[in-house]
Amino acid sequence: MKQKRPSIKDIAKALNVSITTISFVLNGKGEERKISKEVIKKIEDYVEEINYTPNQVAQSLRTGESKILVFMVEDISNSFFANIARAIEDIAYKKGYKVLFCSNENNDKRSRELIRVFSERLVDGFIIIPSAGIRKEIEKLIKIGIPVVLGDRYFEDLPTHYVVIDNFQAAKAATQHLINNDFEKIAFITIETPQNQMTDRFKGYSQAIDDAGLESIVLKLPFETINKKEGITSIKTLLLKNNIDAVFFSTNYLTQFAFEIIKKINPDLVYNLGIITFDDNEFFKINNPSITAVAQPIEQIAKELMDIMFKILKSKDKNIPLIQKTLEASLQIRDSSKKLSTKNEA
Amino acid sequence: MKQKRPSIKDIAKALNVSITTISFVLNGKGEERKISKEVIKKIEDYVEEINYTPNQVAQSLRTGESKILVFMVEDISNSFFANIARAIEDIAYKKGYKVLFCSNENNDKRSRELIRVFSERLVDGFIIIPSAGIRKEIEKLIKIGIPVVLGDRYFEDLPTHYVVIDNFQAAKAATQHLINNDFEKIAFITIETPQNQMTDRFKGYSQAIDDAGLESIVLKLPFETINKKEGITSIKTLLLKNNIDAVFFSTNYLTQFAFEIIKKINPDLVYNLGIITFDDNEFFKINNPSITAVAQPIEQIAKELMDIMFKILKSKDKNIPLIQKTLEASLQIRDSSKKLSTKNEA
DNA sequence: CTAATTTAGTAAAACGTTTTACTAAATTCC
DNA sequence: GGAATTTAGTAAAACGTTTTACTAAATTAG
Repeated sequence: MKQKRPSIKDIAKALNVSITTISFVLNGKGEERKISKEVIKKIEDYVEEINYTPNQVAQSLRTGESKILVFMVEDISNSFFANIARAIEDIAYKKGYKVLFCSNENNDKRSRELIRVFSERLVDGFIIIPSAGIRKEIEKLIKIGIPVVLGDRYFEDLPTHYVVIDNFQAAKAATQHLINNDFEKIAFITIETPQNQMTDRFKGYSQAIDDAGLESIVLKLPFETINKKEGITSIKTLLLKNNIDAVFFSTNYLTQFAFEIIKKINPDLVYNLGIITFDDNEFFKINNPSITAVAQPIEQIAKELMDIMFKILKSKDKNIPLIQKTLEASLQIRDSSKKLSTKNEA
Repeated sequence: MKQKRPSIKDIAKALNVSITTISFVLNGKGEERKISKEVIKKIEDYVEEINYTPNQVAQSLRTGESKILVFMVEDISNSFFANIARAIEDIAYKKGYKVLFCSNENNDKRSRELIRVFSERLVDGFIIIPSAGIRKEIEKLIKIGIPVVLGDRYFEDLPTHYVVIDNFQAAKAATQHLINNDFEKIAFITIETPQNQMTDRFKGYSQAIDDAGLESIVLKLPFETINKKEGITSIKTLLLKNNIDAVFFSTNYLTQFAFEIIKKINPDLVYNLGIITFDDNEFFKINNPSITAVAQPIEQIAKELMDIMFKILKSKDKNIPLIQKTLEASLQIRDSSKKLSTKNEA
């Protein structure tokens, strides 16, 4: 049943002109190439009439451009990434690009596999939230000349374009906010990883804690233990034994994970503890209590990532100077970071 | 700097065999085509050595297959769709396919634009959550022989493959659950649309209400009024003036929207009202009160959608009989659907 | 020992574009 | 009025595969 789409050749035959002429006209080079008004009109009308659109695969083969970008994230179902994805999609489509999303599960093996699949010259550029161990693969992509922009984190010793936020400041400010609200035993729950988005958040927390002369209470969970028994035990222990009065979660899925646990062991805890989480979310707003969160500027992140990408794409082979953006996050102050005495007033 | 990737031609030159031979070997047709063991080995080793991978664009041009599928949803940042997307991605990559995600905003114009962009034979198949008015475009895709599977909803008068859930039963059961828990003035808040996923939910609600001899209280919000003043006013009016004791939301973003309003006008309302929402979500679990939700079987939906897609793809041009699946949703019973007296016990 | 068959490949066309290099006719220049 | 230039195009190569149709040499059949 599959009926053949018309090609330039068909148009050429129908109108009795060469395919070259048609190609020139279609690419807006008609005047430049001194094609007569009548011929241009004739071609344009016919193209309109038969509803011809060029075969993009053939175009890609010839030009080497696919107009497809890859956006590789940890997990596309995570709201933080899904929202960036949505914003990126909008920008890309406006410029005639499509976006392939893929999730690397913050897993090196999977990341490598995905990069391998895509680097087969199917793709014009990569926007990557890298997992910890794919420095080499990123380096290779860059070396063979494929545009790459990193997001959320980067490799200290690899010069790449990137867009991140000032995690240190954001974490410090958030911790200070808790301190200012008279919390004194503030725990920091984070993921065990060498990646700088996390280590910077840890440093921000530590700095604020040290400055205030408070006790540092830190739980670093291995990624694999999340939603597993091991993780549950660690969190339970921390929450119950340390007599803490506040918790700062370094990322949204940790918050989610911990809340489920809290819900089970002692629902009131969520009111009694001061709580701040990294990464904001519609649900933190409507939760009871509403959750104070470090909100990353999603739209702006997406815009900067794409700006850089398009700059690289436009520059073709000329190497452009590195663009490295650090944006500011904002603290969305809500009920969960108030001291208990005042918390239930609202 | 862009260094050229090796092509079959380069291999041919290096090994002094024809490109035909190499192509046969690479496609596993070596034995069949009587290529000698030694030559096969030689080619395979060299390919391994230089790390050659075929240019997919050229393959696509020649074979007409791109190994790319499109998954078009309302909004990829909505957790329901993001989760299906994640599941689809996994299945697709396992079979060597990639997935382009795009958001149509439940908007016909945008849907048409997206279909136009993709139907230029870049894409092997479409999985679509259709907006209300693109019946014709879907029909056209099918007519020109591109595989299409619809999800979440379908067009009553257009025979297509689809995967949906039994919205009528799910909504009826949810409403009955509220009734069984002694709620008597149960409102149904939904989107004004002719699409059957929504009308079926409405019918399910109505049936249960009628069966119980209760009063039907319905608010149908136009899609555009969500997160707008108009929508806020409508919801406020309903919540405050009607003396209702329970609400059933027909979709997750309505719940979110209403919760923000409730939070502002009267935070206690969230405890006083019986609440059920369509579409489950991690946050409903940890919310205070936890929210009773109709959970769609995300994984199963994704699996069925892809099963159908691969069946169509495998069948090539032979028309296969329509596959239309209706799956069951499950009611996740939590605190929000308990009567106030019992609600705060937990 | 010749004809038929099998083995082990290869040449070339095709997919649908873009682009470089060419040309024949018309026009301009001096 | 002949050379130079401009106009209005076109032919053909190239992008990197897959696949059909072919072939020369080796083997088998009778």
